[in-house]
Amino acid sequence: MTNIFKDFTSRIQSAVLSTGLTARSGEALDISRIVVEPPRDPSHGDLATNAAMVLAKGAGMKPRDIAEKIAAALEGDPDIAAAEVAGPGFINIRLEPGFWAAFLASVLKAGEGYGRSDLGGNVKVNVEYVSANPTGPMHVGHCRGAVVGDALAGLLDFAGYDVTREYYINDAGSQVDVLARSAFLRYREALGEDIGTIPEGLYPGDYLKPVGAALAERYGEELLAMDEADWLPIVKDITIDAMMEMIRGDLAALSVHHDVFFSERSLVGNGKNRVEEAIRDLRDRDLIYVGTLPPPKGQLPDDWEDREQTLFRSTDFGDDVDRALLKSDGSYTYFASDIAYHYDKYLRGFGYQIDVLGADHGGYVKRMQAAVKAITGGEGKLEIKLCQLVKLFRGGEPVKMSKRSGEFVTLRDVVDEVGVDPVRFMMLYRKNDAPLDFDFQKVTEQSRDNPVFYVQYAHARIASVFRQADEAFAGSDFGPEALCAAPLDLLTDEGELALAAKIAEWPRLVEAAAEAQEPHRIAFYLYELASALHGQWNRGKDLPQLRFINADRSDLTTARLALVYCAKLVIRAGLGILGVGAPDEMR
RNA sequence: GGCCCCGUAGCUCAGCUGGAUAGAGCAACGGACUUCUAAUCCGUAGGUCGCAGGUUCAAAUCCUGCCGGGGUCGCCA
Repeated sequence: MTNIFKDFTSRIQSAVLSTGLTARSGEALDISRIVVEPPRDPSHGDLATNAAMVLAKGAGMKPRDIAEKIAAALEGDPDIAAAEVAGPGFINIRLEPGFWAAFLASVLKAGEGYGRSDLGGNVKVNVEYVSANPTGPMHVGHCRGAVVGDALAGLLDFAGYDVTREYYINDAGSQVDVLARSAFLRYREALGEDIGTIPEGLYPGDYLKPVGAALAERYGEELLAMDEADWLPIVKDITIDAMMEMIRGDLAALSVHHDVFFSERSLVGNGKNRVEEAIRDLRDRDLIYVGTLPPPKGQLPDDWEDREQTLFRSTDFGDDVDRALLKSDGSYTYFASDIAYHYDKYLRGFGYQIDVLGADHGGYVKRMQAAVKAITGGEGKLEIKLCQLVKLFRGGEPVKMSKRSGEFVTLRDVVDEVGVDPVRFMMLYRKNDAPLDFDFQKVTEQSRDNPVFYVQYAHARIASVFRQADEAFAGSDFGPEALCAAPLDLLTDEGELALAAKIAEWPRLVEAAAEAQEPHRIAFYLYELASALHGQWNRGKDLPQLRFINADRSDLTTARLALVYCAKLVIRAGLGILGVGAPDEMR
């Protein structure tokens, strides 16, 4: 058991049962609310539990009285040096020094797998993120969702879920027609025509020039002779492919990876029509009707008029109003095809789905969750993580962006200027529902103070210690296998034990972060762990006997190398979840 | 106006799903480099957790109402 908090929770539950305490009703006590956590103040010991306080009411006793009984029962545990009652009824537990040696040995044995959890029970989960429209290169706005989604997927994978990372390509709406027309203009330009300024409503960006050139190369003047109805599908296909090619390149630059790129157009075709299926299904459940919606409260839109619409009863599932499925021209709304898409995911075996979206989609959460609940008969679960906007600054000044003029900061610009690791870590060093100010100047200029380097430096520093150890003890073996045999009971310094305790929090943190779906917790934890490592390192300056390497003590050195090796395992695993590199040396 | 998110140290933010005396970083001040890389560390100072009620052994955390900031609001994608 490498998760000491789970381990001791069950030990304490056993201890409670052994006291023979019962509820006032005579029934057994509810021990499920008992938690074991690291105490906020290290002087309180290694572990703390609220057991007595959560049991007090049911047992009809004072918390401190119960605590005394439980503490007494715990004294029998050979790993517990002391169990003291404190404050309103906490039980503070101090562990035997030998416990940490055994714990570290189990970490070494677990190796790379330390911290992995079976929390997810191998349940299939589909994480959809990025899903930028295929109408141009990715811009910074996509950056945060991409990184958060990628890290969340990594986290859930580490916590034992069967994760599929998915990208939804919106290649069916009218926007891709606009895209095709924009590309067609560039095609004419490539054939030598003077196209003047790009008309309002079309995509003006230069990135379509190569597409136009490619079209000219391939078709010559052939397309010019066609009606739009004939050239549009051809140009559309080619342009979307080109855009996706570009986007995949952008994602690769940010080291973001997807398992599935799902095309909206593929919902219909090859003898199937998911949209119709979904609508039919909802109709069968009597969840569709034709009616009018009440106007929004407060200020009425200028052009408001009552209109009959085909509506989905999303209010039956917690939404604020019912939502339209058909446009007035009879075609499906975006919402309708999105229902079909989530339905398709469900049919592919994903009862558990997560969408990572920008905060501007906030109004979309309830209706989509309602739809998933409805169409899966309550069996499917959709969670939506909203990422707040990223505001760009340069030296304190806001960076202006205009999508219409085609002048926006691309994701590629950011990565090129700042680097992948700092970008990713910065995006993850914040809760996803808090806004984020991203200042190029700060991130680059103050890169030495950037938390990502602090964490990476800890990893590199440990690697350096091993290089030094190999020199100091030429011919010795400090490989993982050898470290398993290290005399870990020589680790008695408080800083060393504090580092071990920090390492011990890892499995607990992984599970908490996965349950909350909050990858940022990993980033903050890594910072704390790095801090514990740097702190212990520096204590060696005043007290040379505390240095990791003691040239005349190979046994002690081996034990300490084993300790920092455990820290290195965790940092590597954590940075791996975040998709950030773990270098062996800083440059 | 409805819905969603945010409000914690001068600044940027954590706060482990209700626990003990609310924590980091930056900025300020004072220290530590003949060192296993000082890209580091140690110390000092800094708070009415937006405001007011409520829930209970216990609230920054949960509930209600305000105040302030952002997002969004019938067929767009």
